[in-house]
Amino acid sequence: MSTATVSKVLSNTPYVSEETRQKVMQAIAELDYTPNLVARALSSGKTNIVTVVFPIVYDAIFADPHVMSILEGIEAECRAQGYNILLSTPRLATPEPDLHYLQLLRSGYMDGVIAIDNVPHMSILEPVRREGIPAVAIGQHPSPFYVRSDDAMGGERLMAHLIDLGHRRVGVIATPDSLNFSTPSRLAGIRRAAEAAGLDFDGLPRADGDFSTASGARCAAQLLTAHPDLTALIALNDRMAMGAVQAARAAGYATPERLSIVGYDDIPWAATFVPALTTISQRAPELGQAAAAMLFALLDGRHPEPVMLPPRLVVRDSSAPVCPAAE
Amino acid sequence: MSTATVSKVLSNTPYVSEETRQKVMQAIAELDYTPNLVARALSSGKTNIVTVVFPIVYDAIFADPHVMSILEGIEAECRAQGYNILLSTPRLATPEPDLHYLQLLRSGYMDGVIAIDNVPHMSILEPVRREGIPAVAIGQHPSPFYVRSDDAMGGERLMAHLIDLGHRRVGVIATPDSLNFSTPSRLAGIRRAAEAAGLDFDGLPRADGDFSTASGARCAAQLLTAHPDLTALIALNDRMAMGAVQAARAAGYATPERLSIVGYDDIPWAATFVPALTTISQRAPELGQAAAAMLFALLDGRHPEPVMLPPRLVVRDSSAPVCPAAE
DNA sequence: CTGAAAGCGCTTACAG
DNA sequence: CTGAAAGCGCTTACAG
Repeated sequence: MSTATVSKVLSNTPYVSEETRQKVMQAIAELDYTPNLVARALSSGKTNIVTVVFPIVYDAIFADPHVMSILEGIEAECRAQGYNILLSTPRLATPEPDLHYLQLLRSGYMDGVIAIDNVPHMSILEPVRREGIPAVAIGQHPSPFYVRSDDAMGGERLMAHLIDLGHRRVGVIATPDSLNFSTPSRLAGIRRAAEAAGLDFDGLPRADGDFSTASGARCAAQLLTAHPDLTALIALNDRMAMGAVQAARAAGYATPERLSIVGYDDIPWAATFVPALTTISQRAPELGQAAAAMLFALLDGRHPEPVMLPPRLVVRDSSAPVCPAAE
Repeated sequence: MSTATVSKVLSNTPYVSEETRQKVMQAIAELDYTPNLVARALSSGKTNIVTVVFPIVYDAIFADPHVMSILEGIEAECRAQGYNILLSTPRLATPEPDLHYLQLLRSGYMDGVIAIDNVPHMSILEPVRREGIPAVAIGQHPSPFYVRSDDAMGGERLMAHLIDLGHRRVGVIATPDSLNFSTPSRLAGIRRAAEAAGLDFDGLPRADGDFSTASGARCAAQLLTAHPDLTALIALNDRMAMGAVQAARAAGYATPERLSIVGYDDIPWAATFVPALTTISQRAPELGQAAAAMLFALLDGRHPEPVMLPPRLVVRDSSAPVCPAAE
């Protein structure tokens, strides 16, 4: 019973007699043998490890519930397939490349990588491609294999929801396009819904924040001061929407009675916020799960199709029919 | 210039002539050489990988901001020391051990592990010890090397804060002891502060939830119905405190004017909640950072001392002097 | 101070 | 169907 034979049994090679297979399995059970994956990786080139890359633009990636939900989906799929997860959070804001990250990519430790790649500034997958490592992108950076949330559809559904409720004087709380690919896409969707309803999108009051709660509050205060007759605010993420609710309340606008406010992302906290937030769910765990499944298909030699996940409108308490008194 | 020599230069072995060192360094730069860590791991037994273990009791570990803040601290220290992070989230609720987890531990992929080990039910570090892998625990499970937050001190500070504000009729929103080691510890601290002020801890109204927002709301409603004259509520975590604020409001108790409510953990969301929550910060990133530093000391052959981190009281808007009308 | 040799624990053609 | 041999890319005594 050579090590070669044991190896064959473990890898389910055909042409092993049932008898020796039994003997090997029994010995494995008796000795409580578990293969050394490092040695296996060196000889076979297969590590059974996937690297998950979450670039850090400013900070606090670990406090971002949306990112963590994606990780949850990736983890579930990896666990189901017997893969382990190596976590990498390269810094994106610095001008020079992240050496720690580049070194990891060349370590030989991974079979493939899954990366959130949605910041226009630069693609974190570029060095991965240079190494020839199989990769799938979650986001809009060009990539042969990607999983995306349909942000335009999300923006459209969110705006259509407000229009259905009778709102026409809607303020937009966005961010500069350069912050994230999702911004221009969501805005394009909002435009589509607005124009379908005969509204002039470019005439809508708009203020730009940076996705933070504080910036949402600032934008709302600014919009309501300049346009006291707004009946709804649409924010490009939940945190800005929550800041907006608070600023609006401080300015005497009750939500949703006087002013509807909607967000985007459906972070866990949106459901327990008061009022519970009407928002768009990107179905983050499914995004992560699909990305992992796509990578495994790739590693399996298949050529998977890109995935575009339609987001879901989640109607809760922060939006209501336009207030008659405000008309 | 043999591979052995290159290896010696890379590992900073003494007894290498300055001249050959220069030559090697230049060749490395020219060829853009990066060592294969898998091969290095197999021959040296050192992987430069640390496994971080977050056991999943019910679900949603990735949505727990406290856990993610710990991860943030671990990541910072690992990056500074040039280590990579393998993430493992074994299931704890099932009766049989998590095979995926056990297999990972025997894979040879890690130099050491850091685990959150604070659920009384069982220790997730037990199989790690059986393998003889260096480990540090974050939590109260017995371990030669651990980092803990001083939960008793936290409970004491939180209760002392309410007492300082004049509160004596305080309701306690806790959980069963079996849920987490932190519960009995925090309660012990609350008892200490209560008795120091001449209050009968066992006479304080108490209701048990499960750390969820909904359970906090339920407990608050229950406590206020049975004891309408309470002037303050102390919850063992922020999410229950936030649920309590909402239930109290629904029952006609304004916070903090009529009823002070305090939480524990200082999750990011506590600061933007309305009213901003008075709470205890466990300084989670420092907890993670200290745990990683302790593991590296261990791997370095040193014998680090356990760490007990004193928590910090964070006073915000949900607590106020006892309402005169309520007296 | 430098390099040849063995070895880390597997897998994979290859021969039998 | 089974096993001997080479090799994955390093590190580490050991000899020179």
